[in-house]
Amino acid sequence: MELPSKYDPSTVEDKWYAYWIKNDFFHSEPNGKQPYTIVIPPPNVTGILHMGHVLNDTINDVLTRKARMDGKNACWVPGTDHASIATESKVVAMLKEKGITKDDISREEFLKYAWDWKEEHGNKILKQLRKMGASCDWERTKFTMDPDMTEAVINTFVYFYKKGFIYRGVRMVNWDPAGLTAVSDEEVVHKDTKSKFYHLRYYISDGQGHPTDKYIIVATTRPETIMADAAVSINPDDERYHWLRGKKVLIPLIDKEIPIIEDSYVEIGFGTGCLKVTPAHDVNDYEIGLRHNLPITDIIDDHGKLNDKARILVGEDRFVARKKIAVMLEESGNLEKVEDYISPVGYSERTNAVIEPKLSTQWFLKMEDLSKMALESVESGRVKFIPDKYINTYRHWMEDVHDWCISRQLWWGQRIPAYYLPDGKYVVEATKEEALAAAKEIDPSVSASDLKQDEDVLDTWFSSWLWPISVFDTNKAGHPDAVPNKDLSYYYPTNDLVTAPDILFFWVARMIMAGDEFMGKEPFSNVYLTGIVRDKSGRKMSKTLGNSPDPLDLISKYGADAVRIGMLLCSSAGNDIFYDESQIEQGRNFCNKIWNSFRLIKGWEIDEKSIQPDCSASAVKWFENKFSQVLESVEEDYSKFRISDALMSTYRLFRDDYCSWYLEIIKPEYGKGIDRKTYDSTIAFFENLLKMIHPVMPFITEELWHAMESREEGSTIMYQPFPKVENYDSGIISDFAKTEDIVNGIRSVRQQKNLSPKQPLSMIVKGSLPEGCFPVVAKLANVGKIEFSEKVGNAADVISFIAGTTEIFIPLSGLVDHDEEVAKIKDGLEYQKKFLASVRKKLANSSFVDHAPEAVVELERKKEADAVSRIDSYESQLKLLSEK
RNA sequence: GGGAGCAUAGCUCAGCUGGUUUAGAGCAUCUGCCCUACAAGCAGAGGGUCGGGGGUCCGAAUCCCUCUACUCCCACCA
Repeated sequence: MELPSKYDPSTVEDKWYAYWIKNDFFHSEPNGKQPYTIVIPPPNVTGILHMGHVLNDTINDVLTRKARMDGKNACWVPGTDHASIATESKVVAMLKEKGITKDDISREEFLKYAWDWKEEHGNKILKQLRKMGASCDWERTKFTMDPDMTEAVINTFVYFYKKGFIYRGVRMVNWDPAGLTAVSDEEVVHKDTKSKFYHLRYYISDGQGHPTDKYIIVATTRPETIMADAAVSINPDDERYHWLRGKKVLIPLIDKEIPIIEDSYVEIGFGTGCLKVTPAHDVNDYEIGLRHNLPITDIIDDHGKLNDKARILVGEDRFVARKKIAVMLEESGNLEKVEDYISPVGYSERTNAVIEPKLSTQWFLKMEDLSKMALESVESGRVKFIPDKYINTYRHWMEDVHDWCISRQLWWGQRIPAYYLPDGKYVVEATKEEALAAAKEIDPSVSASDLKQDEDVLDTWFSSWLWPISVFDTNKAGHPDAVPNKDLSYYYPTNDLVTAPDILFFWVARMIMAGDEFMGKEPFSNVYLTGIVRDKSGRKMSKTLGNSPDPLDLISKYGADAVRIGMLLCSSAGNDIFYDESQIEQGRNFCNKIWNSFRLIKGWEIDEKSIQPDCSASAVKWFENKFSQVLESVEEDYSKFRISDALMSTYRLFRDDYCSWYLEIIKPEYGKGIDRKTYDSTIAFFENLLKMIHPVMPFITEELWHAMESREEGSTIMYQPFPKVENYDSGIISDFAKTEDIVNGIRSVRQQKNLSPKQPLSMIVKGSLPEGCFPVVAKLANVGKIEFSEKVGNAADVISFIAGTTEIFIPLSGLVDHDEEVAKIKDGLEYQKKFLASVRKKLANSSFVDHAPEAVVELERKKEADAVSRIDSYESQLKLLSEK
């Protein structure tokens, strides 16, 4: 069978993925082996695969496949998140196209649409993950809104409520006027935004509600809220304004009388020193309002439009109103001036709408105790962050955490299990039946139809924080005393979590809290934080910028293995990834290299009569040792999550050591067969290399592993043991490095002198060669004749170089440029002299000799001796040349 | 405003406990090669005052201080 000269992933990948699925290779059940567990960061059910997922899930898959080959019972649990705001807004948009709004339909109808939509569009991302080769245990696929998962969430709510951790209260919350819901502090992104600073005249009232001719200037970025002002505040220490004490001012345009108050919150040096206090529309003003007992006038509705209480501009959107009121204020003479201004403005992470601080009744979870536990989990080292710099960020947050606003004014999600009695009292129970029983204790006359369930649903993260528990056992969350089921006892705690740092608080911290609370154990030991994938010029990849390639296109163009490698090559933990398609090309090229090396080996005929040549014997011996040496460092890299390093070492081992050196040495002459001994070693090496590469490149390695020989039905490389580090002799490795130096030196001479590789050379050696060196040099550098000599005859006709301390001379009669040689040798001499001087300076320093460890001093002495020897060589060569 | 991180070749990064490092890799660049595995390749070469300054030490890319640049996180300056 003739293999094509280029590897074609498209014919290979689907075949093997189907094979893996057919044989149930990804599925795990508890058994006597050591478990290795990863839960996927559940992507949004409506999401599609982007480069961030590719990075994240490739790492997840590499870790899973490596653990599997290490003999562990590996289980990677996949699933999706219902993502309440994101999904609901997609459904709302879909309905809008049909001319339907949420107001037109009931909650039940809406949810029906939502579920239909989820069935049709959801889980697409999970199918895409298969294209990447993800070895998820698909039988365990979970969705955060599966009925049993929802049950766990509700139980958790009831548990924390009864524990006294969940309360309901009126608070200033972050209102998202586009999503029409409150969002948590963590879902608000502050961005510096260009705005205007309006300086407004507030006239002093004459006491009868009429303006006097005196006024003060108040600076604000939100003139549309002046109708909601409850006071103007000055700092009590601000002498400029003491004359205002006890006075009242009039709100421009509506002439409403409001008091001057004094509060030290106001900064004397900022703005004009006069602050309009608008308790309904600003968090700080709300606090001031509480201190001074100010009335609250809420003039903005849920959609961000001015309401009746505004008295003017009723029904206008807040930003339109801002522009219009500026004109009105100018016309009325209340506008002193307008300045350009940049201020931080909060945006909703999901909808990008400007957040409106708004008073409303919401449910909160107390964070104080939970965050203390979660901080201790990390500080004690029971949970490690990779890289560990994120501990600082984490600590900072955990020490300054606010109660978690867990209610959302949405329909898509877990509905809060609070049931209201007609009198407004409420009970919290997991089911309506239990709620009724509890309600009857308050008021025996209550019937089921009197109970009204809370309209709100829970924050999405209130379900995903249970993920590492609930994917295995949906009964345990909310029931810390329950006996965990078989799966949970076996798989929990999971081992590693791979995720992006931007959800460290949203998700990672809260999973730790839930784990501590319900399991008494952290949900994972290591958190590997990947960077953000950016484009070449450093911009975050985003849909709106259009700079994010579709991973599926890349897979069909280059193959999944190439995409995986391309992403990993440039990704050290915690650093952002600068994505460039050329990295994937490099991955594709590597696939091709592996493919072609196999074609070479496959093409060899074994000649049973042929005995192993010396050069092959040394190559085999060397590669055995080299392989173990590299494997050892690869294992260390994996253990420290240095995946790109592990990959790079593997890449170089295969490309440079195996292909460029090893195969070139043992390659039989054209038309001749290969000896059995060398062939067997070569095949064994190749198989070990495939195993080593498999976690990062699952498809091509499976393909070639099967192509090597016919395997038993149902066998797979993915369950082959990862190669084990054997004892190796670093002397053999360093000897070979010297051999490489000599080969490189001769090749360099050929290059300089423009000599064809086909033209055999001879060499004269002054000094010693490592064992087995010459046969290798002879083959790779095409050296036909070797001679050992302390004296080199005709100095003018040789080109020389030094490998280690051995001098190599290549006789090239008629081709040697005398002056060039002299110059080259003088350069080398110069360099060695400088080097020697620096080493001698060190050795002459008695402090160094006295203080430095013996080994270090010994090393310097060796450097000195080598330098002396090289200088000696150069000088004798110069002498020979000058004699000419 | 507070905190953290980072700064090493054109680019992306290693360099772990200070001493085989007058600093390494991959990519890119340049030169020469279609040699019967691979031009998606082979062989060779060039490229760095380790951000600036100061300090500790026998010895600093590595530890300390300081300045500068960038990045991220947190934060209510209207």
